[in-house]
Order: sequence, then structure tokens, then C-alpha cells
Amino acid sequence: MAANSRLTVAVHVLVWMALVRRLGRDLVTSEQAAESVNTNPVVLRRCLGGLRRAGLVEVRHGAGAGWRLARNPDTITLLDIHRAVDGEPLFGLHRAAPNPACPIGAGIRPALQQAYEEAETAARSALARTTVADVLRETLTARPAQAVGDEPSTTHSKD
Amino acid sequence: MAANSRLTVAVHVLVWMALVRRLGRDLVTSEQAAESVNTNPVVLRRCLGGLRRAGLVEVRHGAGAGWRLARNPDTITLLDIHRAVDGEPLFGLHRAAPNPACPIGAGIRPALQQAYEEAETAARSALARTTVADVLRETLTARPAQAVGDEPSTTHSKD
DNA sequence: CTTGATGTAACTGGAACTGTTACATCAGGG
DNA sequence: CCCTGATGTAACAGTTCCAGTTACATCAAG
Repeated sequence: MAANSRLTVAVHVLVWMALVRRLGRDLVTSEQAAESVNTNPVVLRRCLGGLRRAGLVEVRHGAGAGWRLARNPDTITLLDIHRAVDGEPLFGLHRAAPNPACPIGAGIRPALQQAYEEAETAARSALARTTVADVLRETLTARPAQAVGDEPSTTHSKD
Repeated sequence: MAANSRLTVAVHVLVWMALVRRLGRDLVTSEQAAESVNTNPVVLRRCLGGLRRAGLVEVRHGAGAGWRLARNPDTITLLDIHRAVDGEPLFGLHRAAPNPACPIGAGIRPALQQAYEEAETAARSALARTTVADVLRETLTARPAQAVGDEPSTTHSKD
């Protein structure tokens, strides 16, 4: 199936926050971030909550509240983010338990789990090789035309 | 999220068919296979259809119809099976397109896709290292107590 | 021709995700 | 000390996907 988009949303926010910070502003609201991701602020707050619990971002409450990166973008890997927002396995086992009276049904699950775990470990290692700073660099070099001078979000009327 | 169970079901069927074949019977019906997986025959026919299109199993129609492995179990990898039954990416991109007026929203998708592809490639390589024969061996050695002498499915009253 | 299984469409129930509204909670600033 | 603006979270709606199920046309061996 098409997996969920939580990892994508979380990476997007962090990359956006890295860019915003580079432009001098380091405190952003969920609403501002939602503009770039094109989603609802509550969705972002849920996402940022996971990132906060993982120690990747910090939150400030009260008036003038907002979010800030808690680490340098080049120390945050996609694996960190994935762990923070999505704990589900990549490959699902049987929905209903297989027939225990059949030797295959009785013993296949540990065997499958072992194979799946190797694949997931491999995927995680790959995710660990890319950082938020990497994605930011790739993102900006991909379209040098428009790029970095502009405001990072559509804050035309806002700010 | 928890991914679907198609890969698991497909591997299960093929491992079960490998065992059945080793016991002398090489033509099985979707109903018999469904007993071991503990699911509905139609679900298995859908699954086996994909495996057939991928050349992993053969089907015989008409009276006395059934399914048979088209390759040796030690030449069928989990990657072959995964490709046959599930073409979805492991990591989903944005559900709604991100804001194109934001430099991040405009350029992040190719950057993400590249990172995701590396992770998927790594996972696929791992899946390619395990064969149906491997899973069969692991499955049977996991519970040597009951194991191989019995009938592979619960054909107690049936047969 | 009979028979038994495949191939597939159509539908159901349930689960998961995203989006949305609503509201309690919090802390900074006047 | 209250006012303000944002967070944190519950609750719900709309979609989409998945597995299960029924139904039936199709096929080929005997």
C-alpha cells in the first residue's frame, strides 16, 4: 500500500525550519509551517509533538510561542525523524494468525520476522545516511532559479 | 503505519507449496492453501494471480485444476515475491502537493524521493538475500517437535 | 457433457490517515 | 493581574485501502 506521509511531513517541516533559521528567524508557529507543507496546523502540531518528544525540536509556550530546532540540521538524520513519527514496521505480518495445525502456519512468523527485520535494518541504515541539511541542500540546488532570497513561505500579506 | 500483509500471504503460500511439493503432491487448490494461511480462497486467488503473472507459479484449469510452483524454491527470493504482489513505495510523499510558492515546497519532493529510493533499494537488496527455501528451512527448524511428518494443512475431516 | 476449480467483479465491514473544529492550557507582555 | 496568542489534545468527518465474502462466468480434463 501507499505508506502514510508522516515521515515526509516531518522532514519537510524540519528542512523548512532549517531554512527559516538560516534566514534569521528561529521561532515559527505551526500555522506558518502549515503554509509550506500545505496542510492543517493541527496536523503539524501532532507531528511536531513527536519531534519534540524525540528531542529534535523545542517548543515555547505563552504569547509569542513557537517552535525551534533543538539540534543542528546536519546532525538530524531521516532515521531520527522516522523513529520520532512512525514506529510501524515496513512489512506487515498476517492479519489473522495462520493455522497452527499446519507446520508452516505454526512456524513461519518468526522466520518472516527475521527476514523483514533485515530489510528494515537495511532501510534504516540508508535513512541514517541522509540529514536534514542534506535534504535542504538538495532541495535548493534542484531549483536555483527562484531559491534562497525569497521568503520561505507565502507570507505575502501576513508578516 | 502497519503495511498490508500481501507479501506475508504470498510468501506463506509459496513456502507451503514448497513443503507440499516436497511431500509428493504438487498440485494444490486455492482452498487448500487458504487453510494454512487462514484466509479466504478468493484472497489467495488474487495473490496467486500476481505470482502467476510474475512467473513464480503455474495454474492448471479445468477439472482437477490447481497451482504448482513454476521455479525451484531456492531460486525464488522475497524480492521476487514483493515485486509480484506489491508495487507500492515504502515511504509516501505528500498527500497534497506542498506549497509551490515556498522554496522548500517547490523543491523538496525530488530530494525526498532520492533519499527514499536509497532506503528502498537497501531494503530490496536485503529481501533478495532470502529465498522461499530459506524461509521453509527456518520455519521447520523453529519447531522441530511437530514438524514434517504430518500433513501440511488441517485436513483432518476434509480429505 | 459433467465436474470442479479458476478469474474477477461487486459489495461489506473495519481500520488507518488526514483534515477539521473546538476548547482547555500555558506563559509573556502590557 | 489580566490579555493575548499559540500550543496540546480530544472528538469527529471524509477518504482511502485492505481483507473477507458472495456470486457467477469461464475453463479444461475426464
